[in-house]
Amino acid sequence: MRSGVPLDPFWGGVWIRSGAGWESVICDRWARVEAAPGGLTVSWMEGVSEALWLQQHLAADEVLKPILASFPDDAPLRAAVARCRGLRLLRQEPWECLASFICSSTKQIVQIRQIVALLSERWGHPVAVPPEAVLNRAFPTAATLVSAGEGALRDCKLGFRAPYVLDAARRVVEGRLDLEGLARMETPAAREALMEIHGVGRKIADCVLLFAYGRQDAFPIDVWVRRALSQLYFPRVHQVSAARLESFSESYFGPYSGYAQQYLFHYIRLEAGR
DNA sequence: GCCCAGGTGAAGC
DNA sequence: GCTTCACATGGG
Repeated sequence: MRSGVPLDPFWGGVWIRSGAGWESVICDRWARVEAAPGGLTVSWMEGVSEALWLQQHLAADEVLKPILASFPDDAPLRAAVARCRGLRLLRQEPWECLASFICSSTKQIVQIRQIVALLSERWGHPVAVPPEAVLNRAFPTAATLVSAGEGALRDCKLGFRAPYVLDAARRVVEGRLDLEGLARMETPAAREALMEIHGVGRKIADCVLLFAYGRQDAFPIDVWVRRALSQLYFPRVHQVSAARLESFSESYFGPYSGYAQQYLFHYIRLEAGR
C-alpha cells in the first residue's frame, strides 16, 4: 500500500484508478486514496476531519514492524517482505467479503472484481460522490440480493455460484447467520458457522475470517498459497499433500501467520510475473 | 481447441 | 475415509 508496491495495491472490493491514486466505495462511503511521502493522502465526502471508517478499513493504525519481526527468519519470507514492502491486510466488511469470496471459486481475480463491480452497479445502493467520481454505488446488501433472485445473479456472471451467494444472503436476512456475532466467537466455531453456508468450504471460510475479522489463526490455502508453500518450503517433494501444508501452516508461521500468508500470496504472484 | 482460474459438493470407489 | 468430477465463464 506504500510506494514500494506501485501496481494494484488494493485487493478488497473494487478499486479503480483515479489519477495518480485510487477510488472505491468503502462502508457505504466514497473514498479516494493516493500514495504520498510517508503515508497516504485520503479524500472522502463527509465534512468531518477524520475518516475512521476508512482508517479502519485500510488498517492504517496497524504497526507492521512487530508483525514482520514475528515472522520466521527464513529466505522465502525475507524475499516476500522485501518485495511487498508496506503490504498490510485490509479489514473488509464481513458481508461484502463473504459474498465476494463465494464468487471467487475457480475464477481469476480480475473476473471476481468484475462480478463484484457488476453486482454493485446493478444492485448496490447509491452513495454520495463528488462530480469526478466514477464509482457511485455500494456493494448490495444481503436483503437486496435475496429479492433480486438467482436469475439476476446469473446475469452478473456468477454462474453456478449464484445459488451459493443466495444461500448466504438468505441466512443473513433470516438471522440464521449472525455476521456480527462471529466477531465474538472463537475461530474454529466461527469457521464452522461459515461453512454451514452452501458453497463455503474451508478456504473461503478462512478468507472471511482473515480478511474481515482479522483472525491471524486463519490461513487460507488457495492455488497460489499452495504453490508458494510447495515451491518455497518443500522444493524437493513431488506433490505436497493438503494435510501436510495445512499442519505446516498452522505450526510454522507464528502469531501473525495470516500476515505471512498474505506476503507469500502476493510474492508468489509477483514472481509468477503478473 | 485446450487448460486453468483466490473451490466446493456430490458421487464414486 | 480418499479420489474424481461437474459446475459457468472468460482469459491466455
